[in-house]
Amino acid sequence: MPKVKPQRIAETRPAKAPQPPVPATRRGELRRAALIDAARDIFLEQGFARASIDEVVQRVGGSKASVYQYFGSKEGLFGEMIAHQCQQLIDSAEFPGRGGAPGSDVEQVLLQFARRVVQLFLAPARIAMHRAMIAEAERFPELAERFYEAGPKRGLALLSAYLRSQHEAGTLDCPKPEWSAIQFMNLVRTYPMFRALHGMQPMPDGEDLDEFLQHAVRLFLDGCRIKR
Amino acid sequence: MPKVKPQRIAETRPAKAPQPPVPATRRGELRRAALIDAARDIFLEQGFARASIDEVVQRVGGSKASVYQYFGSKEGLFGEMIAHQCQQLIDSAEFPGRGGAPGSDVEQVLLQFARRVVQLFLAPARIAMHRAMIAEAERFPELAERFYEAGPKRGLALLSAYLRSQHEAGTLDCPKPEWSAIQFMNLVRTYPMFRALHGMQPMPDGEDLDEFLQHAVRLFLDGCRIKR
DNA sequence: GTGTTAATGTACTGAACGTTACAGTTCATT
DNA sequence: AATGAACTGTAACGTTCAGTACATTAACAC
Repeated sequence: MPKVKPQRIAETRPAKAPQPPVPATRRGELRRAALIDAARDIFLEQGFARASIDEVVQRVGGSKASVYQYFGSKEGLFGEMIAHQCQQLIDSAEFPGRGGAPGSDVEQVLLQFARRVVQLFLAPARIAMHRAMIAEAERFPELAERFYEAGPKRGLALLSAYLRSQHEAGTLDCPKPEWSAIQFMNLVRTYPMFRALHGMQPMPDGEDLDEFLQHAVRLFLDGCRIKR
Repeated sequence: MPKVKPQRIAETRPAKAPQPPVPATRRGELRRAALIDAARDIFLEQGFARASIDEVVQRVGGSKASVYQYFGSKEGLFGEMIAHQCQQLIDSAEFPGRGGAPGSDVEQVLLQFARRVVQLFLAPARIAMHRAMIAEAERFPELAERFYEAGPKRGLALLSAYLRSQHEAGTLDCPKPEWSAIQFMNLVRTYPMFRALHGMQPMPDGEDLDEFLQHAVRLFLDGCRIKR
């Protein structure tokens, strides 16, 4: 006896899963988490379009039914995976301390910050995620925004707060800290990230990279008319 | 820090079509060109994986047989399309004049350059191409490199030549023109391009954007210790 | 015109994939 | 232990799509 078909899908996209995406049992939670983990690997390795749900399921040994129970669709799975990654990003990415000790050298603080930023942005997982987000930005605009806010925006906020404090303390001449933060990030991050996104070999390694960062910091500080 | 790629990675990929990709008749040439045009639209709209050859063929009214005669495979078509775009890029993208008139204001020259760069890099077709290249960088490393050389590298070369000439003329203190060129480009290009690649709305429009560019140029010149 | 080669249109194949149905299994609670 | 709900495995459906076979048509040389 065939059950009543819920086939009356409206022309407009349902968008949000009508299924309850929250598992009610422990095993369910584990399966859900495992699926997200596997999805991350597959999606970030192959991109959304090329990735197949079968491969995700094979990797965790579960079954496709679970995917559709928890996530409703391939896009739903992708979205949850990205959201999960964003949360991890927020939890894991601590930047150098707030304003820095008052006595510490601004150039050193910024250099440390630059190193940390590059280290974060060049992590292979981060690059893969960046790639996936750029590739699918038009299909998932809300995810792109989420990613931006979980990642780059937090770094910018921290940095501009620091710059503002230094400006008010008279250590830097930095009347537009938000813009200056953007410019600092651009100086520091773009070149290696650009190469990484385009898969260009070789990546700038430790020594060269650090020299590049020092150069960038110095340029930035000259522009802010540091008083040493 | 532009490090030269030291050696070519062993190529397991067959890559080159065994078919003769050159049409011998006039109609063939036209068909081939039309296919590349349509392929550009479809691929840049949908990305490599989601694009379908049938759609490309439908758009020009031809048939799949031609695609496989001229390009051998979907990847072949994609590659030829990208190469064609790169050539167009080279042909079309003239930057502000070589060294600039000796008497002209450096700040104005750089600002003009910045405007031109942003205009070029933010063109929707360019953004779409960038997206496609980033998404498929791992599958088509040689194309990514070609794209880089047809696009960004040329701008960098022009700019660093200009910076070097100004350094030698004593107008700028710019002992490492290649690095400085990279940094200038990073300052000028990154922020709007980043937003565009991530599909974020709204894009910075005329007035704000120009103010941003002026800010960037000024920061750069302060760093180069311009003598006015 | 006639013959030869290149190019095209049609129709198909085989495989991959997203999605669903359903029956069997495990879990949580009483 | 019992029971109903949550969960999972199997297998299929319908579709899409890259790639191919082949017959037809256009282009060109003579």
